[in-house]
Amino acid sequence: MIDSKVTELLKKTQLSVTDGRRRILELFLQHEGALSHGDIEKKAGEKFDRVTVYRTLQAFLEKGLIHSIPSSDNSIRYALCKEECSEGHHRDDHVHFICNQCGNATCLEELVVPSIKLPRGYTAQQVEVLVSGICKSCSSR
Amino acid sequence: MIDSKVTELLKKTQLSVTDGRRRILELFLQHEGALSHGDIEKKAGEKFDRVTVYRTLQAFLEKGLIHSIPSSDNSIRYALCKEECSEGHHRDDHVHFICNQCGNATCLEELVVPSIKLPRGYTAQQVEVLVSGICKSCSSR
DNA sequence: GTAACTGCAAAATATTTGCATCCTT
DNA sequence: AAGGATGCAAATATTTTGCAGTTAC
Repeated sequence: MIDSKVTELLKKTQLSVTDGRRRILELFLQHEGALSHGDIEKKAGEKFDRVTVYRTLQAFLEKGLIHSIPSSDNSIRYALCKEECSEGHHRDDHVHFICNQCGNATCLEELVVPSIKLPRGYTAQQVEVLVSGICKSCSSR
Repeated sequence: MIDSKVTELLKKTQLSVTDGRRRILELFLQHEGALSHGDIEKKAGEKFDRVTVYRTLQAFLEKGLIHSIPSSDNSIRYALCKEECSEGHHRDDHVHFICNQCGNATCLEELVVPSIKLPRGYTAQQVEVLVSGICKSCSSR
C-alpha cells in the first residue's frame, strides 16, 4: 500500500510525518514523473498553503528525497530520488527527459551518463544530461 | 572594433539597432560567459529599464542570437550563440559548464556532446549537457 | 512538553502588460 | 511617415520571512 511506503520514506529521512508531507510525497509516488511547484499546488487541491509546498519541497530536497531537474523556463521540476540517493551519497549522474509534446519530465535512471572529457583545468563534480524530444506515450499515439 | 561587430550582428538578425540592444549585446561579447537577467541589469549600470532587458533578451532569443542555459535555481543564464546558430539552424548540442566556486557559466562549444541511447519509444530532438565543478580560472588559484 | 510543522499575513522579488513617447529605418 | 523600441506605471506572479497556533513524537 502506498500510504505505508510514504510513511516509511519520511521516517527513513528523519522528517516528521505530517499530512502535508504525506500528501506531497504521495503525489510523487503516484505521478511517476517530475512535478513542478505549480503542478503540486494544482494536484493537491486547495488543501494546503502555497508556503507549505515551498517548505516541503525544500525539506525533501535537503534530505535527498527528491532532486531538481534544471530547466530553461523558470519552472524547476522535482523528481523522486532512487534508493541510492536517500542514503546521503547522492547519485549525481542522471539523464532527464523532457517531452516537447506533453511537457512531462521523467528520469531515465537506467541510462548511463557518458563521461565528458573536459578541457585542461576544468574539474567535473556533477554531470547532468537533459534530453528533450518525444516521449514514449506521446509517440505511441 | 567591438562596436561594429555589435551593429553587424544586430543587422544580420533583422533587429533594429538601438542603444539598449547595442549595450546588452556588447556585454555578451565582452563577458565571454553566460549572463543572467540580473547580471545584465547590474553590469549595464542604471542605464535602462528592467523591462527593456526582458524584452531585449526575449528578442535576442527569438532571433537566435543567444540561447538559454538551463539551471536548477530559477536564474536562467544566457549566452551568445556561435555563428552556426544565427543562421536559423540552431546547433543544439551544447556542453555547458557551471563553476561551483565562482558561479560563472560558460559554453564549452569545442566539446562534442555524446549521443545518448534512449529507451525504445523515445525520440531525442535536443541534448543538453550541464557539467558543474571547478572552472579553469578558479582551479589555478 | 518540546521541537518541529503549518497557515496566515505581509514583505520582497520577479515577470508581464498597456500605453504614450521616442527612435530607427 | 510608419513601425518598432523604450520607459513608466501598474497589474500579476513568485518566493521569502515572521509569528502565533497546532501537531508529531
